[in-house]
Amino acid sequence: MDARQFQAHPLIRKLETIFTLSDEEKMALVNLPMQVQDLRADQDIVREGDRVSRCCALLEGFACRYKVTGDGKRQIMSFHIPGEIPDLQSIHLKTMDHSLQTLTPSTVGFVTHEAIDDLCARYPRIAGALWRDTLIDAAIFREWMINIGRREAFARAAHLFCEMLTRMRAVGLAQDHTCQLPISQGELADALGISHVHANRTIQDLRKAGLISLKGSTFKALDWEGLKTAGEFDSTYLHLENDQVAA
Amino acid sequence: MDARQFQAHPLIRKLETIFTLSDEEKMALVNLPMQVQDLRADQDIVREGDRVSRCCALLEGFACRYKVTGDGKRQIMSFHIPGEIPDLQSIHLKTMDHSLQTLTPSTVGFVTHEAIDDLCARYPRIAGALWRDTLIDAAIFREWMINIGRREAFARAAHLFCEMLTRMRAVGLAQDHTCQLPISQGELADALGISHVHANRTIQDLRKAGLISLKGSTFKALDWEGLKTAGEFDSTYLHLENDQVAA
DNA sequence: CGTTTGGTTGAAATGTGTCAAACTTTGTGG
DNA sequence: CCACAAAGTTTGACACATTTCAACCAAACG
Repeated sequence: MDARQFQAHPLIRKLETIFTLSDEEKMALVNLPMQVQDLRADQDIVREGDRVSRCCALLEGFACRYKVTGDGKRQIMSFHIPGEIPDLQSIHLKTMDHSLQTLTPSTVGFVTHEAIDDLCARYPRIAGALWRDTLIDAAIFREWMINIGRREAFARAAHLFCEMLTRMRAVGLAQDHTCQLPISQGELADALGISHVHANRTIQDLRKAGLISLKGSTFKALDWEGLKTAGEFDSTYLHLENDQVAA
Repeated sequence: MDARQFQAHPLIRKLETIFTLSDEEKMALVNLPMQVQDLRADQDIVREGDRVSRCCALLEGFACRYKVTGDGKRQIMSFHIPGEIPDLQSIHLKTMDHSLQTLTPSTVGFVTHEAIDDLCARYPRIAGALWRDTLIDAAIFREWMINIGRREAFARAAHLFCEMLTRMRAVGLAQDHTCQLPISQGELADALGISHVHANRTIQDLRKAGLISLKGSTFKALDWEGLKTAGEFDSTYLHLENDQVAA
């Protein structure tokens, strides 16, 4: 694989949004032994309680992490876009404390912890990059906490849309202020900590306010500045390397 | 410093709850160059937006991390007990995306990122332990997300008390089911994502239910099993090395 | 001891949840 | 390519957990 090719590898595109890699490091990442597999939509990849010995790289498609309460209420903790490794934390936390599932038909690559440990040992800078990645993961959790805990549904939803568009744009999966967001209203509700009925009304409010358009899985920020204001969105917490993408 | 002494060092006690260290590694940790400082209560250590080049080890006292919304509402994302390094993430995220402040008069030790980087380079297992620590940090955020997003105030509060007692017990700061919890009701409210008035009522409900006692800063779980049930508490997400402490 | 901080109480306002039904889109097999 | 099922979206009415406002009380503190 030459330099031109691995530049387009989803893992590289994603990691390069938060860390600058050398060609050698990129090559090492792309050459990770990976068991590629196609999955259907809404399929669990790992479940809470599982003991795992490999990570799952999302090559194509969307996924989410979630937990369920005793009475069946679900909280989605994160959405994942192509290039991300949603369960990277399992390298050092072998028991899953939450579940991971696909949102759409997806292509994933399974990499053993052994292979990643080995890579980290040989390329300390990659170890640092992966650590940084998990720290940004945590930063997003923190932002979601204030979103869920202290903002009303309208601002909450606006904030989530801002984040998703920003992350999609960072990996080159958005044109202007439009991107694919194959997330149902029920899933949005579970991520925002509201009921699906209220999620529906909130989305309608965002539409009425002229801030967004959402048809099928195509999301469009009709008024980006207004949306950012409504959601009090400041991309600092995403710790993107190339800040202009967040502009 | 001999083996007997560094065993009691708060940093070691904390790290040993999640990772088994060799004597040499413990020694290396204890010998970290550290600028010790006493702080008053309610004092910001670092603020959102700051560029930092050192971490803060909490040697004595309690702290919390928080963010504030545009209209002044505060969300506390985590409470920190002696031995923890609340801003460890700053090693790889130099810009603070949240603030850190003391809850009580505290003794902290500032350690430069340089010193930690150096330690990680010389002791890869310590690097792994610190990475693991930040991953558990994130696991706690996830648990708080489902707590805030999907549980009612009563269960939310019960869960938080369970977590704090479990963590305090893990580092040897609890006897039976009692520990110090110098957290005001206003702070609890900001952590639970509810108003301070409702926090007060919720705590009274927990008392009436015979689950807890909370006088001044002394917390007691009067009915540990009942409290765990009320908060749907399962300590898996804390990823403690010695599981019996969570029993 | 007065002053400040934190805790407690009641009443009214409101954002959000629940229930239940109808509507619309999507995907698929005949 | 239609027809049907399944999934997702929308609507209305009502219930309720929680917020807000506005006091008052208790404890901590210099």
